[in-house]
Amino acid sequence: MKDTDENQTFNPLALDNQICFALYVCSKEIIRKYTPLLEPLGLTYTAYITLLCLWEKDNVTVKELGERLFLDSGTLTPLLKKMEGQGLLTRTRGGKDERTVYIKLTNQGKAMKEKCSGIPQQMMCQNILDMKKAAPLLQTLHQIMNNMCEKEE
Amino acid sequence: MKDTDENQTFNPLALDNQICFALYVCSKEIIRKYTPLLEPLGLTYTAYITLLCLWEKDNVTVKELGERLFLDSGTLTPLLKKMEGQGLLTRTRGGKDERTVYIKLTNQGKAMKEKCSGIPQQMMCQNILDMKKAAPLLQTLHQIMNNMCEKEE
DNA sequence: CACAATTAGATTGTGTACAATCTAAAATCT
DNA sequence: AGATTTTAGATTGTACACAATCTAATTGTG
Repeated sequence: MKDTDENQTFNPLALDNQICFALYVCSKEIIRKYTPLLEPLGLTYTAYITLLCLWEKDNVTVKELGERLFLDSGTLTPLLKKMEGQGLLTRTRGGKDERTVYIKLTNQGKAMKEKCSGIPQQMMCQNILDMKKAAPLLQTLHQIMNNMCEKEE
Repeated sequence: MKDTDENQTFNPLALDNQICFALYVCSKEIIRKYTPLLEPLGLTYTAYITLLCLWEKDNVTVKELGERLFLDSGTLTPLLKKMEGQGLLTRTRGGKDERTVYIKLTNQGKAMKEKCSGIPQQMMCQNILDMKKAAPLLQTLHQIMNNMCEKEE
């Protein structure tokens, strides 16, 4: 008997077997679905997750924000400057340590929370994923995030 | 009895509950892990997935490539031009239809497959995800990709 | 056949991302 | 205290992504 069937096991270079590519596509495409919901509010996706972060904990340093959002100063600095210009937050050099910059939501930035409150619901309606799979997916992704941080340095 | 516990069910605006954010972070961070493996070969991650795609099916149009990679001409045109400059592929205007451009691997582009053959293995070694979860994750992500295409237009 | 609509790819403009580098301000060392 | 190292953000340069627009070719329609 030939082992043709057994040879056809798993091709590690097949596009359909690439977890990273699948993550990359899903991420991009879901962000694209957010865009029309965020645009009327003058927000980009990056600005949106920054606000999510600040609504949970305000008055944080750029460093803290970067750790939580997995973004570095090269991305955050221009973003935060733009959001400051939009009146969503303030950037102030810290008291004790003159190097740190504290990010604080303005009233307008806080008020944006109500304007965004419908967005998760609107995204759910798009039936991107059946609900049963959401929790295990989230759990697996958080596990990946944790595994990756540990070996960061 | 107060219902404080029950109120604390699910906050849809919590960063840790955002599937999209988790996908976005995992995607970015895993791509970052690919970078040091690809850089010695002169490849970026986008070039790498383009090659994965072409190794499976060569001599395709930019449109076909874009559909499979979920990328549009605005991203592909400069990428393919650069890869052409590297001698990995050729871009030729099609015979019947003068609008289409066919992408064909050069021998060097084909030979790159061997040089990349160790990459999946090297990525696995980083213990980004325990093996048991890989298959269900991939399956869920492909389901998301399918759900998204259906409603594309 | 002429004209409108569609299509493939290229171009332009905006917005990320991140590595690498820079600057100034701590923190650490001797 | 003075020198070295580290750290927080900012800056620079490169590489995506994608919406919107453009051009040229093809298709569809009357």
